[in-house]
Amino acid sequence: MFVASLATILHADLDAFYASVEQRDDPDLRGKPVIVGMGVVLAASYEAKARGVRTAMGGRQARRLCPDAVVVSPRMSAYSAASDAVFDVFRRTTPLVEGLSIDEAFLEVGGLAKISGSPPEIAARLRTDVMRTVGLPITVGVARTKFLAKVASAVAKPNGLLVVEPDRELAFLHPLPIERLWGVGEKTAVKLRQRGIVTVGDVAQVAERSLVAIVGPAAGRHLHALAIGRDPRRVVVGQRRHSIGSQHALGSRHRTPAELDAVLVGIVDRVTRRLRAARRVARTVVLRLRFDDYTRATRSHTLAEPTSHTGQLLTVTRNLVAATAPTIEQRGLTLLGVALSNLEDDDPLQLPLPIDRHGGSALDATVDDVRNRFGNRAVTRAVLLNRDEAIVMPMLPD
DNA sequence: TCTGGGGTCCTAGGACCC
DNA sequence: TCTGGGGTCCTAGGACCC
Repeated sequence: MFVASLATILHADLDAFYASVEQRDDPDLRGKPVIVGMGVVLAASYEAKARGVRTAMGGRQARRLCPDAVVVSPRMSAYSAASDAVFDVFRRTTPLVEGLSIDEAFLEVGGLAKISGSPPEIAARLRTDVMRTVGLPITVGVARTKFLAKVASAVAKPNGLLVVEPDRELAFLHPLPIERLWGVGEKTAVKLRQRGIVTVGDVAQVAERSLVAIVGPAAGRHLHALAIGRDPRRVVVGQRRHSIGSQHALGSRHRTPAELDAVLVGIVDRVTRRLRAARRVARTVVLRLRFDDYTRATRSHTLAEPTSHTGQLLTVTRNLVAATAPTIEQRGLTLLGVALSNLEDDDPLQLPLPIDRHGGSALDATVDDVRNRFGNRAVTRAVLLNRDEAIVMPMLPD
């Protein structure tokens, strides 16, 4: 029996998220142009967007376009709390929630017809639930695929709801500009436009092998599939992060090696804390650099064993900096960043062996205590007492 | 006209192994 | 003595997204 595919994927995207939180929390800001972020624009309210202010724009340019805007410093903890509350609403709607970022997610709502109604009904209720319980406007796109749902929400913004029925997909998609395709940014758009490819419909007309020749194998196949409405990706719950990083812009002032090292220590401390809080360990350290002329470079090093030990990761990072010191000195550094990748779970339950089967002395301490004293490899046998504590037997080097 | 901070994925070359 | 093809891992860079 033929079963028609239905539009059952929701893409829910909070509108001007940071700015909306500010307007929610300060009634004086409602109805006014609001810019979040002093240096560059992290978010702009729709009143500010109407004047041409855009995310990632320089603060000076933004204030020139919109001199009467209220500029506020970001309050990340408030945004994080608001995001948690919104995701609670998502998960009350369906267990199949895939977060994409702090302010957007996919929700699979097929199979809820008898309990909650049709996808458009669920989407409409989701919007009112978010507004009622968290006080924030949200736009929802509903479609058969992730990509179409995401495009639908982008088109419906702000504070909207758009359903793309399966028999209307290409009529909806093909008139849109190529920039709507996921993966077409500035560079790719130029390449395509140079060849007269301007709309999604134009992309759909181009043979896949021709697209591959223009933008490369993976991107070519990807764009071709999206343009003809094909996107088999399912909504996946519980995706784990592949890297944890932190970076810091330095400005153009020359920094002494000692100053750079102080910044570096702060960054490594921050990322390793987050690493341990997430109960992960990392095997690869990536040093990110940006120079005076805004060119970038990365340097990486991969360890034999993963670790979350601050001292060990700091040593690796310092070695990477030392190896790049002449370039840094010569070209001037404007940004310093560290990312940890090749992440693995740091699960003390992996080896819960009884301690008295082995020789040596048992030590009653937290897992982190032992790691900090002896390094990650030290904890090879442990009896877990609870989530944070274990009786561990350090395997000391000779 | 300048450009923050957090991420993802792909490509390509070299080393190494079978 | 020279040689093939396939696979994985590491490093570096680039494009893209929010």
